[in-house]
Amino acid sequence: MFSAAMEPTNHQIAEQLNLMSELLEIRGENVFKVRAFSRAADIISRYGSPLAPLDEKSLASIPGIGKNIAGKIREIVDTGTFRELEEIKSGIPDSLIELLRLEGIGPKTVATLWTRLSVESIDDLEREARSHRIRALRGFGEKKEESFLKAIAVYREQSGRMTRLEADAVADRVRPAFTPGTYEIAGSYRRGRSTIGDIDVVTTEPAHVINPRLRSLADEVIDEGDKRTSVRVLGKRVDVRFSRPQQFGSMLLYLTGSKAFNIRLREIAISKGFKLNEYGIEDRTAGVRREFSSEAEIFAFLSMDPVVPELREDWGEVERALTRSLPELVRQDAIRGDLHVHSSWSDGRLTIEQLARKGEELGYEYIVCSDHSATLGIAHGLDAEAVGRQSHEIELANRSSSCRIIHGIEVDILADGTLGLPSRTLGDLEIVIASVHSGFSQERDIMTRRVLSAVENDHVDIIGHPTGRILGRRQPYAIDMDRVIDRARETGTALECNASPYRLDIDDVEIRKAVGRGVRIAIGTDAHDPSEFEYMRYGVTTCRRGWASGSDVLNTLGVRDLLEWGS
DNA sequence: GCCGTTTTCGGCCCGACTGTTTTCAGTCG
Repeated sequence: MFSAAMEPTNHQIAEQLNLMSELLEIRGENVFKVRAFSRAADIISRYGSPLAPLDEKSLASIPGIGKNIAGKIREIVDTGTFRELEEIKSGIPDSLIELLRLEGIGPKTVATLWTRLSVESIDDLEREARSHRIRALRGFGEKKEESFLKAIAVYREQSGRMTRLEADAVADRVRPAFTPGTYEIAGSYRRGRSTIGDIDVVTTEPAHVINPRLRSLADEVIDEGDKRTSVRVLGKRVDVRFSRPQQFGSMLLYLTGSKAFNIRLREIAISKGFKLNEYGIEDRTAGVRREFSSEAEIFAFLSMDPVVPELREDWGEVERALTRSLPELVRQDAIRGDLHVHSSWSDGRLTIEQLARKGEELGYEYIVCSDHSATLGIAHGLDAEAVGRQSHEIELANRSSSCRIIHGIEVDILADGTLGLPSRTLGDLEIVIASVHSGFSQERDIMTRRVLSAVENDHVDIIGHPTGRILGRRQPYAIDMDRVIDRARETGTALECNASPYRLDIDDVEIRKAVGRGVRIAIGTDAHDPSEFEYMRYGVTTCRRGWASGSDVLNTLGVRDLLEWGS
């Protein structure tokens, strides 16, 4: 939560509206009203600029937000909450919301359990299920009791969304069930999200072939059918949809999502007199169904440009596709170098010489060697004297390498906003990345000013992993990214998209905000080990999700232009 | 609650699977 004196972030506003949606759902309110709140929350959490300063009229002009919700947003900004939310909260225990997180339990079930058995929490539910008091309710039976207990166990064991690496591990476990070339992994995995909830697969092989294979390699079969089968692997859900080859495009489109994108596309279809589903497109009057073996045919049929999976979030891409004005996104093959790697001079594994070889192998024009500075006991950080010695070694390596090692540093932004190396030393370096590695719990305004002083430092070229998040382990620190972005534009400082799958920092939402305001993005793998250079693809995907074009991304510059930019 | 080149009222994406029912409600994606 936030103090009354401080303006709420879009994320905080969205959380309240989302809570409202869930409470209304438990109360059995009109599903469209429920959806309106949930949709508004979704839109707000991805909205490019802060809503807090906007008046009611401007808020209501945002698609998906009407007069009513606009008023509630103003209330949140002014008072920290809104009256209607407080009223409904006072009648429903907080702990009921958590019950909604259990697999197979939705608002109707929660309401029934609560009103009939006074179940208010997961612990209550477990007790009632174990003592077989649930099967006494109409519509509930033995199987439901078992599935509730199972859902509780899964919930307690699960640690939420997967990193890209964990998702790859789950995907690799199920791939052997499918014949190469006959399937595709869809869902948020295909859209390139920085974290993945579950794995979705579309296959053209029939269920009677695939189901036995899935059964043998899965840890658990959740449900099994001719059209869809769900299993659990490594504690994560894997959904498989079976499709005829001539309908593969429709099924892939449907299962890739996002949900919001699918809804938008189906609305477009309706407006043209069609019904769109995972089997094809039907003429609403004639009832004739057209089938599509590829997604491209569907987009063409709807008279829109094809939308790449990374953009499918209902974030304005549908309108742009209809007017054939989608942006040209940055591509992996336009990347000419890695802007953040570590060598054995600090905590990396490769020597300078080996970095150069690695860069040649990857076809890079350059690699920025950016070891840690020697502050705060970070493993083997470099002091001013070591930077000088490292410079000689880099010079030597560059004599015999087609990949130029650029002499950089990842210097600490200290708690007071000063940098971990003297100005003279930083002036000798070709590229300076400044990052926060300590004091994560500083108050928002202090942290923001701390990072701003690095942005304003003449020597600093790039702000490293700007929010400091570690996926699944550490929340982003409190920072006003809007102020950072605005100041970065004024000073020509780039923001990093740290491509490590444990970070992906900054993420799509901030990238779109930054490039929309003319701030360059620097993709760095932060590689400490030769295997980590391939993280570049995660960074490129994240930038594409943030609507970044080639010219928005520093890595597309040639070595000469990059050095000129950095000087 | 939101929205409107048919509409300011009456719509709101669409289908699969389970468990509990005897034809469907609830949940999920």
